Order: sequence, then structure tokens, then C-alpha cells
Amino acid sequence: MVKNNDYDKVVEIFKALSEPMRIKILDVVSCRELCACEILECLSISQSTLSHHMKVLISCDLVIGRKEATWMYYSINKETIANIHNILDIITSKKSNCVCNVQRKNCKK
Amino acid sequence: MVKNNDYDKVVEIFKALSEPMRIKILDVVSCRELCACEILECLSISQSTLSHHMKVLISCDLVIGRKEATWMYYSINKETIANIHNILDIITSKKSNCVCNVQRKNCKK
DNA sequence: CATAAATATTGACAGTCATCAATATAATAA
DNA sequence: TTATTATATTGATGACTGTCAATATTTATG
Repeated sequence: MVKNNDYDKVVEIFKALSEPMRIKILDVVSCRELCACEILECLSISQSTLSHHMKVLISCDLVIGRKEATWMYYSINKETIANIHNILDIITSKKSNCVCNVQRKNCKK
Repeated sequence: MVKNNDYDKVVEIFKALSEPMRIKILDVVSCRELCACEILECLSISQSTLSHHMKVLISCDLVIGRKEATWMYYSINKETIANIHNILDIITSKKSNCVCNVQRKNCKK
């Protein structure tokens, strides 16, 4: 069974990934480090919407942001991707001390 | 670059995973096949809410549902979990033919 | 200082969704 | 048939969120 604070972190990441435009952004940013205006040219959204999405992706550590002069450069955070793989493995594997082993009270089965 | 219909499928899965209660359900169901009333005892939600979440998890193939008499048995679908790992690898890896390589028009950088 | 370029923030709005109580359906047992 | 158990559906509600235009901020340049 996963700890509650681990749930919070992974849910935040999955929430970030559950938006088509953000998946697209992650896909593009995985190629190489790009500035916001370059990403914007690949997509059909307004500048403010892109800025909002980048904030979400950064806040859950999926993307790393780096400021240089007036530009913001974005790149994928491989460490967080590895964490997703790991936590997904933990969540979807068998547990010996699972809460499902508690005594069933209301279930007449 | 990932195809658009692949995006749709993976976004649907991530949307299912972006809800704390559904992650918890997936965690519990990964232990062994359980009926709805057993899952219900592990959680603090109403029966109708659980039914709704199971429908979401089944519709994106994260969970397999099996009816036996009046009971519904749920188990994790390992195949979909493997697909998540694969598509995540594709999304977060370098691409030679990325859309980010197109000529930049408006960016003055 | 004034202008321009890149990005961030704000406020509004429409759409989505998690939740529940109430009810319906399905299957079994008396 | 009637009652009971397990699960699904419906309808309502409050909360959240993606989107945009407008505006603000930051940085460099003339």
C-alpha cells in the first residue's frame, strides 16, 4: 500500500498529464530544450494559456524552466519520468500487507 | 511525435489516474481480485461513487470487471499498465522528426 | 527615458467532474 | 411471490479547470 503523501505527489503528476495539450507540450519538449515562443509556434493556443500549462508542468517537476534574458527555456525532467515508472510499478503490484485483507463486516459474501 | 489518437487513449488513462480515490482503488485491486463490496469496505465513499469510479477504470481498460451472480469482481489489467509504460517512454524520448524543427516565424530569437 | 519583445498574471466564463441520496435493476433465497 | 443483497443509474450540486483577452512585468535596446 502506498503512503498518502506519495499518492498526493503522483496524483498531481497524473493530473498534469491528463490534459491533451500538456501531453503534446511534453512530447515536444522531450525533443530538446525549447523557449516558450518556439513551443507556441507548434501549438494552436494563446500565449497566456501556454504560460499556464508550463506553470502546471513545472510545479509537478515534469518540466524544468530556465530563464535567460527575456526568454524562458523549458526541458523535460527525466528524473520525474523515472519516478512515474517506479510509483506505477508499486501501485500496480501485489502487496502482502494490503488493506483488502481486513475483516469484512458488511459484505455477506 | 505521437499520433493524435494515441494521445486520446493515453489522456483518457491519465485522466482516470488523476483522481486520488481511483489511484487508491487501483492500489487495492492490484493485490488480488476483489468484489465491489470488499473494495467499498477499504474506502470511505458511498456505493454509488464507487460504482462510478469502477466504470471509469473499466472504460479505459485499467481494470477488468467480471460478473458472477450478484457480485462484480474487479482485477487490474496488467496489459494496460504495460502500455502506459511504453507510451510514456515514447512521449518522453527524443524524436528526429519533431514538429519543433519547423521554421520559426514569429519568434525573434 | 521610451519602445519593443517575451512572458506572467488577472478576471471572466463555459464545461467537466466527484460526490451524494434516492431510486432502479438484477440475482438469489425463503 | 416476497424479501434481501449487490450493484447500477439518475439527478442535483458544488468545486475545479482550460481557455481567452486584457493587462502587467521583466529585460534588452535605441
